[in-house]
Amino acid sequence: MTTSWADSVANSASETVVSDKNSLRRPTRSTYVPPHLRSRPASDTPILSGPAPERISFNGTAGGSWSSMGGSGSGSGSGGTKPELGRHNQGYGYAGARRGGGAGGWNNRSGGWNRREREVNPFGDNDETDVTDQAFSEQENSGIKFDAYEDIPVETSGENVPPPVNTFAEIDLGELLNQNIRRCKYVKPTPVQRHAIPIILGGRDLMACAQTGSGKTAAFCFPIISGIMREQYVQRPRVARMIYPLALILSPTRELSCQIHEEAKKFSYQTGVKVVVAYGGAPINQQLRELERGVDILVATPGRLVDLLERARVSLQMIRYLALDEADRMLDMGFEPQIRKIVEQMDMPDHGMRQTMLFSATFPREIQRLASDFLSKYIFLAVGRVGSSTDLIVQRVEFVQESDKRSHLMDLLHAQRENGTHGKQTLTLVFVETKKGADSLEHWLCINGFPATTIHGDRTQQERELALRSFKSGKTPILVATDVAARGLDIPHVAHVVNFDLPNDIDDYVHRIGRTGRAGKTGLATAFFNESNLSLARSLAELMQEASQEVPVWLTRYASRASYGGSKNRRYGGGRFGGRDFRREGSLGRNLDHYGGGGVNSGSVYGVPGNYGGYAPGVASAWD
DNA sequence: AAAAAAC
Repeated sequence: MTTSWADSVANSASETVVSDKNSLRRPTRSTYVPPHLRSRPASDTPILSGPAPERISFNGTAGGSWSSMGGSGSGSGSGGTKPELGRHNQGYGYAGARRGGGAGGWNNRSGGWNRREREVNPFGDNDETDVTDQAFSEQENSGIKFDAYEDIPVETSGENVPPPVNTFAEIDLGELLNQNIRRCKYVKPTPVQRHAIPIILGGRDLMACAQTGSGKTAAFCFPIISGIMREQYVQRPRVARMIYPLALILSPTRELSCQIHEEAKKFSYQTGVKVVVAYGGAPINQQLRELERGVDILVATPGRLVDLLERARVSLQMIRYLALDEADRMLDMGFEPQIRKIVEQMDMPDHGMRQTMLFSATFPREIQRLASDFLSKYIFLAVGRVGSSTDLIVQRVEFVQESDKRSHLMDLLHAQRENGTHGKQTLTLVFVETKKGADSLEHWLCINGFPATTIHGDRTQQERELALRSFKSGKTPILVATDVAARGLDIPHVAHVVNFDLPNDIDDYVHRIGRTGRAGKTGLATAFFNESNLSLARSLAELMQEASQEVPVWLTRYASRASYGGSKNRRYGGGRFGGRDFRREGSLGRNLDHYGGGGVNSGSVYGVPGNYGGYAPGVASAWD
């Protein structure tokens, strides 16, 4: 089947009806005009000020394809009738010109760019020929078979889940976005994209469990960008020096926010949708200037956003889309208050009136429960890994006493240096527990002839970014990191992840080793285990077993003995998925308020009864 | 106990 743009409009329209009831109850929010109200007289919607003929013109083409809209010109002549619109037409410059100036109504968002500003080409090419429609459809057609994806386990739950799509063409995100997808060399959607994009385009809230590197960022960016392009005549309030983004993407680290921003800029290139990033450790005035030039999608870390909100420079009143990346981290004890403040205590529209999307590779049940506060009739989606990235990562655990760790690491690095024949640097990412430990290990490596750098929260932002660049470039092929680098960061060519100090939480381990084995490449993950990691023994052994890794006998023994953290950390008892919907565990009717229930995935297979006390019998017996 | 996130 195909999902046309018209279909998705129909879908989202039926959703909007619901949220619109709310908006009528809340006149303060009338500044946003839902699509089906846009042709009504301006008196109903005082702040709406777009010229009516253009709205009619848009409605007239609503059933058509994006490309026909862009190409037809349709004589809507959006310039001129209103000074505001004229200014923006000018502001969009090249983008507007490329659309033949005919895309009436595409370019009148008040978040437009300043005059004369030219969008930097994030692809670093000016060659338009390699993104022809023909090349795209050839790729699409030749890629119809997705056998490689057939085996990937997918679980969805919730009401009326929109069916997945197989191609980007089917999704029909719009020609401008399609061009960028081609420029990114994406041939076909990844599994999380196949499922998540129709769900988000259908206007639904989403909790998605998918490995980083599986295309999560695009999965939420595409529909957000597409949705904003589709939102005609969103007239934002005019309050002096107040900034009104339409979408908010939050992430737990500055570097991750930067990375999302970079990606989102590619996806939105020449669409007229403006993406801006705001994070701490960098001059706020510069970020404010950038914001003042107009923003549709704001990517931010929580602290800096709270700052901007408290200064009353940013308002969340117009937020239509809220995405939390690494959502389980965003809702853990350290972040939850800030997130609640942003989402519940400022001026953001309630859930149900905005669309909320939560993404993470891991989703502990207790976090799912917290997260459900932010969601409305959401769909839960769990997607296995692309090419099962655990297959691409060889995991090793070695028993290393604290005092031997350095020399053991040295041995590994020496061996690696000798084996690493290719001119290409093999990058090694070493995780430690503390910032102090990171500094001291880096220093020790350097004086022992291994060029290393470090990234952690005690370093200045400048130092952090320099360290990351230096590592990526191979100048310092060893990066010693705290958990700041554990999540989301896409660093190509990391061949080896060393857990010099193991984390206490198995989820953190999963995120850390996920820094290697990316983009179809193989990777190695080595962990140094000793008596201080006993609480991780069971979950680690299970995870490795699950990933068909060789589990050392001594670890198996520790695992079977360990009563430590036997429930909290135990969630990989044979589950094929990255997670499962906690709502479906309600029938177990027990322990919902405690860790004692066995963790998110301990149920592993639907319908397995007797999942209590953290010991899924079928699996635990293997260790007993 | 540590890490991250604002000035």
